Amino acid sequence: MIRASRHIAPAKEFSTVGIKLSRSFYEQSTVDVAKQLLGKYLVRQHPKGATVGRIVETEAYVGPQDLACHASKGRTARTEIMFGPAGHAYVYFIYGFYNMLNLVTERKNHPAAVLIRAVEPVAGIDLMRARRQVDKLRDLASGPGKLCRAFAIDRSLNGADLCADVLYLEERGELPPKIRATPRIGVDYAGKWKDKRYRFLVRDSDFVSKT
DNA sequence: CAAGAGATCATCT
DNA sequence: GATGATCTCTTGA
Repeated sequence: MIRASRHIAPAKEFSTVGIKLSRSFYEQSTVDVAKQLLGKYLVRQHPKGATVGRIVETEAYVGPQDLACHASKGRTARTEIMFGPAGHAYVYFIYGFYNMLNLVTERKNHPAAVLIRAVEPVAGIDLMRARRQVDKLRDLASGPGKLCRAFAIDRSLNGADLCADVLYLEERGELPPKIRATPRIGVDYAGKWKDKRYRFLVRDSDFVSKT
């Protein structure tokens, strides 16, 4: 668990501010990070205003041996960031349309990351609606491509330090939610790795990408 | 409601 | 030259 949680004040004092997750949080095993991220808050600062979402769905991509992980293809310009130290954003562009947000985990030279797949909108909701051109709260960020659009996350944030002030995660003192694990989405090509239950969801959340 | 196609481009072969 | 850690819209029952 994150060390900062020991210093948490009563919940009512956390209505507007949380504790930024430290680098040591991201240095844990990738599966642990993916699970513990559920119930944490994604914060994106932007000139037009901040957007905040409660994370309800993640996926772990655990290293070069994981055939679903981009790093299994080797160290390239695209995957370089995953080979660096934990606590940085890995943002890539796919299908000609969408950006995907990942958080680099574990130690230097161990390429692994957690994909953020869905968040529950918490703040900056009008901004998200304007960017996404949809109205329903449940549709704003219930998918990895949707949330990147809602939060204005693109490849200019690739490599961003999650311990800085533009893009980061917060603990807001809530109890760990009940978790459900399933195989990851869209990785049928990954051989025996496609069946690993590395997708984690908050049970009972209405804001996940699919059930 | 389920299934399928199309959109569109960075990345790697 | 092919393909992908997606999304939305259209079709048809």
